[in-house]
Amino acid sequence: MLFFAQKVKCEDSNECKKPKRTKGEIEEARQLKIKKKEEEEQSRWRWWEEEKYEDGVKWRFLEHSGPYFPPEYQPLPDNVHFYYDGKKVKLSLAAEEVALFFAQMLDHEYTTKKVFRENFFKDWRKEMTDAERSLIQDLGKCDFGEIHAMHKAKVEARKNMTKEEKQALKEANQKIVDEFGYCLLDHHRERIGNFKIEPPGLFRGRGEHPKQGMLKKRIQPEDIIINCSKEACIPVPPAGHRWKEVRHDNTVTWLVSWTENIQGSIKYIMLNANSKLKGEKDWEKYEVARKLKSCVDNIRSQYRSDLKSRQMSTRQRAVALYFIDKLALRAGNEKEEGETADTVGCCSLRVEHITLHEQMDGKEYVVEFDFLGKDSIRYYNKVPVIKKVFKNLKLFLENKQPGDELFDRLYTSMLNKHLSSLMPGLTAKVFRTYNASITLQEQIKLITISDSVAEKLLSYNRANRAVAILCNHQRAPPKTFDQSMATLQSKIDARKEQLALAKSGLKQAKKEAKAKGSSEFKLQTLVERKKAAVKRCEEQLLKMEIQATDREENKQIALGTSKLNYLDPRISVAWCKNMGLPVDKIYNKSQRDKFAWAIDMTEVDFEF
DNA sequence: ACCAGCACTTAGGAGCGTCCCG
DNA sequence: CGGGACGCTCCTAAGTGCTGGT
Repeated sequence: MLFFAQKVKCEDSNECKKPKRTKGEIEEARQLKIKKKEEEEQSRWRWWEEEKYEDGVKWRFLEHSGPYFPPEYQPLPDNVHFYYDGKKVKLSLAAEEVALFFAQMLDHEYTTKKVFRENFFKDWRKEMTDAERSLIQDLGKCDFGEIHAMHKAKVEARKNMTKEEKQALKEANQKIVDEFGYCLLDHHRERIGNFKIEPPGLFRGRGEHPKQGMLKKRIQPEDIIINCSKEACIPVPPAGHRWKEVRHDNTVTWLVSWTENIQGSIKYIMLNANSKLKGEKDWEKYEVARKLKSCVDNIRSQYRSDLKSRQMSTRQRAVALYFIDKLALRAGNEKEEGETADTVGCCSLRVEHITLHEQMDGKEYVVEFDFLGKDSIRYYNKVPVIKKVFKNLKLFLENKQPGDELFDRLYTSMLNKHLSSLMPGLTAKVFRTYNASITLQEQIKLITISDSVAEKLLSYNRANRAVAILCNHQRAPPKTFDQSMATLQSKIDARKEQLALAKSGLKQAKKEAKAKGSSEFKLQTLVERKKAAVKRCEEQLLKMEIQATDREENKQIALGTSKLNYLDPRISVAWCKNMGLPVDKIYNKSQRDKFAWAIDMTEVDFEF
């Protein structure tokens, strides 16, 4: 417990820096924060110490305030106009609202794309009156300039709000969170993840999405299904409205749902990641992955021998499993053509996505992958594979066109059915979790306890990064990346100069001390001071150099996704305990909340 | 036995608040 | 104390995988 008390102090550092406070006030504030922390700790639901519910039951009591709706559309002021073909046109309310959606996005690349413009224009015309529709026939003749300018001015004004205005806004938002942001679940107050209904707007798909630009309609209370206990107070719909349905289904975790008009899929309001419902599921996920650890050797030898099967579908399954295991590819469910961007996973790979090289870069049997995966993120990799896999791939490619399926006799459902027969609960995605977590554990085992804190954290981040690379978690390089790297480098250079200066100063002082005899007290302390200065300088330089390395290596890699979804938090918590580091060196507040179960239960000797 | 529908996890980017430096 | 960099939260799209109805 002492271990965590330390951490409380660290978080208060900003309180301590405020200079004008008296010592007493600082102490008071500190105590208050510690007290708040303790209270939070006290009120935290330690669900992981409780017995689990019977299968399928997610809760026994559920009460909430329903969803929070976005504000109604505010018509344009009279001095802001829309022009068609150079002439002022006063639009109907519905058409005007949709025009504003487009005008707001004019600075975005989306609005230059053909598909986006066409989809938008088609849906916009549906919102127009007959008269508007017969007039407005060409998007190119539409002038949204004034509306766009108005929007930009609004954004600017929001930025320039006074402190008081910002404070008032913050308080108003807090009030909304207080009212709608929490629910009561089995006697415990739990935070809701997304309690706000998604506002209307233009659909922004990722990649080359065929539906980009379509109108995402405003959700009405009449579209909403409420889920809560029979005994609970049913949330009140906005005045003059009613819910589509109120149901009492305790086999699901959602509080509110509605059907979205772009894909026709269902959207949900669910609990926050720090809730029991989410936490328990997360814990379970890692337990399944740990179970895989104990039988992965058998499974591997099985799929290796399946590579020789007489059955084509078995051989395809074996190769797919080899990829999923070795490369942490996603399963790759079939997708409806024309409904989404053209992306693939393992089972849906096409001939055009791989190239075989008998020899490449001095290696034998290399498979070159190049395809768009989830979120249209490119997966590019050149991987040496075992001969049997290579020969099989060659066979699968025979007599096929680029657009044909590589694994034409394989579906994720078959694959998962097979996997679950090998181990209960085993599916394709478990391999990602397993390989991610085991990689982290192996890598951070190599970190030496005698390293400095900064070095330990760099090594930890590197291990995290290895996982992110495995899972292909990318990000767009920050817009200011090159510039901020240059700034950091010049700081490093400046520090180097300073260090050289400090060193020569120390030398000088030593010389003088020697000349005048070591008995001279003043000179001795001067030497000591200079020594300390050199040391401090060296430490700061090292820290900056580590930071530079870390940042450079992280340019296009996103660490958050693997940290949040793939790495068993108990591995990291145990490592922190071993290294004598507080967990908040690696987890921020919301991550600590999400992983509270792991932080609480993990012992030093935890093994994934 | 199949598959559409449903429930839930995983994902990157936008935007906002905070911190740090000059 | 103003401005830029950065980290965090919010947002919602895009996956996975199960199931229940036919």
